[in-house]
Amino acid sequence: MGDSPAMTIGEAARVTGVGIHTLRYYEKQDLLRVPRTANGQRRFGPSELASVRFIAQLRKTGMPIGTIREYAEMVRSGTATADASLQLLENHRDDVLRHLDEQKRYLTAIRLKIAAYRAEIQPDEPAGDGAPT
Amino acid sequence: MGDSPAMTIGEAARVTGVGIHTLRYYEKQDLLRVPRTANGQRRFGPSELASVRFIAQLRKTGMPIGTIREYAEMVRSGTATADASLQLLENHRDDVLRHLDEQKRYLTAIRLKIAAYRAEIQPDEPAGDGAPT
DNA sequence: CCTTGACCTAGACCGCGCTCTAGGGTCGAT
DNA sequence: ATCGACCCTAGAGCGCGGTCTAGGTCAAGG
Repeated sequence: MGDSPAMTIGEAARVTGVGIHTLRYYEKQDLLRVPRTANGQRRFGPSELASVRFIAQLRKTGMPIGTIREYAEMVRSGTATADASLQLLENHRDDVLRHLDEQKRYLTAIRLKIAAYRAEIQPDEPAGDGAPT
Repeated sequence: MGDSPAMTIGEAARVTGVGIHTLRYYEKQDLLRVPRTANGQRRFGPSELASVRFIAQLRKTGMPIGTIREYAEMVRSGTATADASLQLLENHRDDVLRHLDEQKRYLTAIRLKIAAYRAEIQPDEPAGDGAPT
């Protein structure tokens, strides 16, 4: 049990946290290729699990399905397109970086709003709970 | 021209970057109340513009429409619910903070992947372009 | 007078990313 | 042999957040 080298889709869902339906969907979208047993059941080995986990990360950082598919295709075609896939990943890193900066800016704006708000509704300043401002 | 104290929806869209359809949609969703001229046209004054801009920030930091509506309602009901609206904003600040941390973690994972990839496809190390790794 | 352009409403439609259903197969234990 | 827990496919449905269309009003300029 655990990462033994060929899990069913249910086990893969449990260990990756991705959801059976979603795993099948990702395969149908060609983000992922999963080997089958003689009677057609999917078997997730370590490399498939690694793919799933990486795809999940790309998704959580906002990469659209279509772009992940492009990436997956390039990775599959091997060294011929290695530069391109690296490039894609670097672009995504930069996107994430920009997103982070943007979020930080919004965060300070929200904090200012909170501070203004607080000042407005209770001009005196009790101790507070130590939470970040 | 610019922020003169009552712009049409088109002008408001231009200066806030929000889009006419979206502005109307936000109003319909009750995130926003906009005064009208005698013949029914919306007029965005400075305070409406400020609302729009803040709503846009909340959206960009991932707050769902429904939550923004709650916030707007509390703000409208004035001091009676000031604590609650402040609370909501603070919760959101914490959500954004968590999101930021998460994204940072994913970012380092992506960077690792890039580094591994690079090592794999070109074991020698030319100068590079000075971009962040 | 009539065109042009910007505005109005109600409501249809869309893209994305899942998420679930229907209908069916397989396998191991009782 | 039949039950239960799993698996399969194809395709429908959903939640969200817009985005657009149709059909109409109004005001200014030529």
